[in-house]
Amino acid sequence: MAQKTDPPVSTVSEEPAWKQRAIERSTKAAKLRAEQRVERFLDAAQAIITEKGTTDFTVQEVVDRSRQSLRSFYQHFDGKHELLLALFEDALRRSADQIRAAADGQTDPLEQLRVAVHLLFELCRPDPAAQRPLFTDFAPQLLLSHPAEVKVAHSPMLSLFTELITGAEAAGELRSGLTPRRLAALTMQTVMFNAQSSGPADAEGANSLTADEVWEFCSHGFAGK
Amino acid sequence: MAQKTDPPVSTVSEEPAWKQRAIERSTKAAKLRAEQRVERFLDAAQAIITEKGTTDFTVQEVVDRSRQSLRSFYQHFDGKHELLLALFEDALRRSADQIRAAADGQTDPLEQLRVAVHLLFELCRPDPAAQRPLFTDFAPQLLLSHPAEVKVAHSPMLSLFTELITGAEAAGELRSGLTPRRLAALTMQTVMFNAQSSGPADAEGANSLTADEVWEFCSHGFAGK
DNA sequence: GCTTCGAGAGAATATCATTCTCAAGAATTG
DNA sequence: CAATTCTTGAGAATGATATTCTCTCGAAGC
Repeated sequence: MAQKTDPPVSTVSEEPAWKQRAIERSTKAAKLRAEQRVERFLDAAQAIITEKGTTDFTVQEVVDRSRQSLRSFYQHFDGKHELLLALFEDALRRSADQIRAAADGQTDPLEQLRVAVHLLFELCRPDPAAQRPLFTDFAPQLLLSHPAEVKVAHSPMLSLFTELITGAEAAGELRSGLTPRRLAALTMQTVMFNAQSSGPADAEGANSLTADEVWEFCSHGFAGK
Repeated sequence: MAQKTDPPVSTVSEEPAWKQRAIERSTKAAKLRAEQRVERFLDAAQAIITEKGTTDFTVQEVVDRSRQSLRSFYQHFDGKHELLLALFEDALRRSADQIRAAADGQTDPLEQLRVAVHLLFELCRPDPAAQRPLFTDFAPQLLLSHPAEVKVAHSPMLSLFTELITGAEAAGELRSGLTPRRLAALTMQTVMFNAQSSGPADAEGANSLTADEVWEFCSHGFAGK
């Protein structure tokens, strides 16, 4: 994209430094604007989601709401899935922070884990009244279309659980033959998935699972030996 | 649908027996044809799925393949989801049978469970080479659109695991405070979901979970106390 | 001032699911 | 058998969305 009339002295790597700077300056503004636009799309989508409690929004809605154009949308996002992914990642990161904060309130490693599991469960459960049908909702869709990206999005949460479990291990509270990371992955997914299929918080009677039950399961399994 | 000119002697229950039989005879043929058509749709869908290894088929494809018409399709199914549900239910029932058979090969209750978990895990893992990427695939979609029906479809498998776990309990192999049914539900979902996100059987290196690890987790959890 | 590029408006496409229309066949009835 | 009704097939029409394309304008840079 830039190589035609260069004096043969400069190597490719340190090209024309001044030119780079010039380009950069020229670029910076654009980049900034781009970021703002992306932000606007993200905010609009977020607003719509929390507003109508579902992730079934249309790209057009987001575009209208953000007072931008379809053209612009597709120039900044590879498609709707990227938007979802971005929101998903964000929500997950935030949730991880929230859970970490809650866990910090405890001193006993196992208690920290218990609190984390409980909170994660509540956050993932599809609660119409809550403000984040977020990852609880479109995680499945994305899991189908872009499993790799979802894995990436999960990483903050996975890190958190790995930390917590490592802590428990250090305190001698574990005995599993699995590595902390594996345990973390299993626990996380078990909690998230079971929360999702456990229906709304109120559901009739004894049907749906509770956070306590999931905790009991994750911490002890079913074997009694 | 039949009550107009009946002599007042007959009660509703034993109505006009002859009439019922007549209607039934008259109906039978139609019903049979209908069943065959449904079968054809189901077979076609199944074929397409195993053929292209994904459940992302279009209704049109199924129709073409089965050499029938859209008209007919929608006359027999309430929509695509019903077709999926039917396949899903079927696959799950079959798998449950298969697992039950495999478990029967064992005598120790815990061993039965272990075998069941392993097999279920393999069956749910998205394996391009396998002949049934079936329920492993669209369960998520359906879980969103028709959770109730999915629950019904799950029931054979849930029953199986409940049986197995009850067996283990009777043998004194359990200690969990949860009921066998809850444990069964948790175990089943944990295995199924984790299998799905564990990528294809081969995946690079130590990344994805194995059936053994999931079994270890389900049976013992992470706590060591 | 002239050129270029990013962005807005929104029409045009593409893909599906779902419905609808029409006509031919099969079954039922008189 | 002939008329009527029910079931199908074929496929066009709809409707909802995502995605792409075209045209145009206005501001940034030369």
